[in-house]
Amino acid sequence: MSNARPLPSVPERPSVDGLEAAWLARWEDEGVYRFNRSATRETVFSIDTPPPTVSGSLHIGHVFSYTHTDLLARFWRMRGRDVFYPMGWDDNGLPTERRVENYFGVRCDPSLPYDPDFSVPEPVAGKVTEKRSISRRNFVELCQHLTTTDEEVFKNLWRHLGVSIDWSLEYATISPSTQAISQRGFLEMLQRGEVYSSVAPTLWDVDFRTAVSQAELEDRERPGSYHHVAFALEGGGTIEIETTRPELIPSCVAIVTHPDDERYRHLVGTTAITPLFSVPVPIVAHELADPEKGTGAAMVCTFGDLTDVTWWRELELATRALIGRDGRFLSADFASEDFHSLDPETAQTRYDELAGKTVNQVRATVVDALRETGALLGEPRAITHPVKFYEKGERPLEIVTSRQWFVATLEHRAALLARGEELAWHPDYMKHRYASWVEGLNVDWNISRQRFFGVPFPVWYPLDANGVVDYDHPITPRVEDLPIDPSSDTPPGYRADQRDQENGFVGDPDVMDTWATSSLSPQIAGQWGTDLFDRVFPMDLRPQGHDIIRTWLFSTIVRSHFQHHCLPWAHAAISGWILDPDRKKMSKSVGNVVTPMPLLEAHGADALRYWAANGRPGADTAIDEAQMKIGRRLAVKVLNVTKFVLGRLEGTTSTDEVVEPLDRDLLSQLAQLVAEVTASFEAYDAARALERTESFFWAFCDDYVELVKLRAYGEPDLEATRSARAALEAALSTLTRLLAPFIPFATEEAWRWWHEDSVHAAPWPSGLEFTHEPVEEPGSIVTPVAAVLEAIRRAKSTAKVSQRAAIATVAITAPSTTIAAIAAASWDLAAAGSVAAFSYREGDELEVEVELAEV
RNA sequence: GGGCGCUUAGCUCAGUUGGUUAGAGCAGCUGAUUUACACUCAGCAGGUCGGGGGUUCGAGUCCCUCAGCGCCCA
Repeated sequence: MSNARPLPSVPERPSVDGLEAAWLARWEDEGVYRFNRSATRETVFSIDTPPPTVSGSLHIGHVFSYTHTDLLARFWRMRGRDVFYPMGWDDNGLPTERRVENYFGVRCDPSLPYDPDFSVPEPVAGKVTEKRSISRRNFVELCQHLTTTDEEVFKNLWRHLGVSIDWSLEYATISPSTQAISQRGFLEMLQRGEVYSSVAPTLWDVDFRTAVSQAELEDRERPGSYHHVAFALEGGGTIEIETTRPELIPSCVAIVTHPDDERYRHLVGTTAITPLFSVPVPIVAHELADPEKGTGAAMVCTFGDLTDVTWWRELELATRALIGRDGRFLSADFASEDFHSLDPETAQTRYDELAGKTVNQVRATVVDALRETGALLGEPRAITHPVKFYEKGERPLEIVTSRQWFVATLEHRAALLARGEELAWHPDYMKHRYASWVEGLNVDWNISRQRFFGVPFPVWYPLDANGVVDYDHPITPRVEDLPIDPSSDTPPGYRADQRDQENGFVGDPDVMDTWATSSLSPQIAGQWGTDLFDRVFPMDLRPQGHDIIRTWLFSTIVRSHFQHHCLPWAHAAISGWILDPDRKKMSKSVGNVVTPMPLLEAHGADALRYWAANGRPGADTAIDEAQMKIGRRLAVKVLNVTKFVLGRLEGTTSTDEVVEPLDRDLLSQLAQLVAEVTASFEAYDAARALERTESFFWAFCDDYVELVKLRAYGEPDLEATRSARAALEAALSTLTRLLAPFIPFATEEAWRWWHEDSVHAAPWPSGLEFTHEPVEEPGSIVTPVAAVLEAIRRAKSTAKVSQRAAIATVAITAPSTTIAAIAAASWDLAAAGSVAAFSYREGDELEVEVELAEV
């Protein structure tokens, strides 16, 4: 290996401070991270990183996971791949709406007309009591305004951290081009029959007044009560059930028991009568009825929970929907076909008392009535049980029946599971998260949201002569017209004044779920529909946290599976959680969330990256400022050792000149290191790559450099001098490049002292660059020589004298080959340890006796 | 209830397919002192590898079991 290089220019006192500002600007100017737009798929390494939601706050977790991604990006770039590393912002959706509502003190009222003179209000301080109502379009404009400002704050962090993103590829999930892609994706699914609209059970948040998908659910432990209730049997006698939701008795449609339950087998197929309302309901059998739970018989309602939905669907039960979108009970006719109560008059009187009331009010009234009529057996028994909530909501979810768009995931469950197997997971065990989620799916993916700041469904519906909406024949736009907004755009073949008129049309009022768009991040980032897409898709890598496996990772696989019949990426690298310094999970409610900027300013980007890079794939990692300080020290050391080595170099060297056994062995060991570090990176284990490189680097500085220090100062024509210099140069070059992904600022600074071009565009070391004659067994020389050096140091340290103190003799006992190795390096040892004389004796094991010189 | 992961020095973590006397960094202690580097260097000390059982010539590593912590799914 030889280096053509400019004369080194090294500052008097190198420092890591201020490197970020200098190099960020220069990288941008030089386009170091710019994607080669003419690259073809074989040479590309493409990364689909989940765009963060800028409405959230910056979190140290962002530093952690995006550093992991960047390490891989930098490695593959140096390996010669054309790295496609775009970045986007996920702005659409509820989090942004809420932030805008609170920040500006406004609320969206879609019935209001657009106000073209509306100006951006001043941010409100503190809690808002009265929110100002504004039109949908004004509201959306405010959302766009605020996210644009928020994006700058986020972008500043990634840049400061040195994430090697190509910023010319920046995208946002609410931009017109994204909306066009999202709408096209929807229309193609519609064409293939993968989405359908239907009036169906829908998870509903009564406060947000919007549908919620299964992925947005979370269980929370809540107090409740088991109510033991008797239902009369048609043929006489009773059957007893236990329920936590007695208020749903009016919407009861069946009683279910386990098919193997001996207690009830004879009743299956017969009919029970609901208490209070006297509605006949069938007694049915289903595997999901738990004989251990309560009495073993359960009431099925429309709908108490998702199991009710399963029973309703699989057992083809009746529908008696009574809870409205506002969480209050709707009116109902108990004499009608839907109920045909055996005592409609009493039932109606009882129910009229309930209509219009909230769930809690109805429960109290029903329990009282049950008690009065004797249907309640014993008193309610207090329990704690998991209740389903919208992850951002405050009241338990209800299941209402409404018209929504669904993606048909359930029928493709087996294929989606197979996709999970096909994907390479890092770490591998994370694939279980995906599998158990897919196995547990029990409703199709609801993508309708009754909100505002999102991508509209690109469909209209015809109205018939009576003004009734025909949902079965949606009108779709031409692809070239996308993006469209059905609330303001007119469908092909209609006039604008036919909106909401008989024989006219109506626009779909909803927007798509955030995930319905962000599940297309490979298509958005890759500019689906242009030639770029085929150059980068399917992507190589999806890095992300394990908390979004069921949402982002899953939905992205669904879309790619449908649209392209393949995985969206070959590899998924899953980051762990960030824990606070006391190893507690960070959360807003605990108040232990750490923001990254102060740490970044205190320790520097390289230091934070070093800390992050030490986190093993998938492993939870605690914030550790001590670790950041070590990273900073490493960065400083790189500058200093580079300064030292460059001070020894005159002209260029070649590894052909590496002839001294010690030097040859160093390079042989280094070639081994390169192989190991490369393998670790290829296995997506950057932490291991760092650990190996770092420990080699420190040993290089503390032992090898100390040993050859004086020899490298020798006469430039001497073979031994040239050997040391060539080995130092090759080692420095190699180690700097191995460290470059981890500490990009310090390595770049040091590298540019003696190179024209960026270290980040330099080729990754291969080990094949070394042209010296390799030693047979790497380490066979360096290791015993280092052991002798250690013994010399120990003797001086024990004697509490300076490391520069003179040594009279070093007596070495060792096998003959070891003696040969040490003897060959005796000049270096003598120089490094101030040793006057060596003596050698053959023996089985290496023993070193050190005799200090008389003072 | 089903599943996954973790438990190694005071702390944070390595420890590949079983193979000498279990490693590193930090912290601690003892020293060195104009050095490429005080954001330095050297040395020392510190561990029944969560408990128990098994397989093996040999177990931190493989098997069984128990416990604790964390997470996922239901």
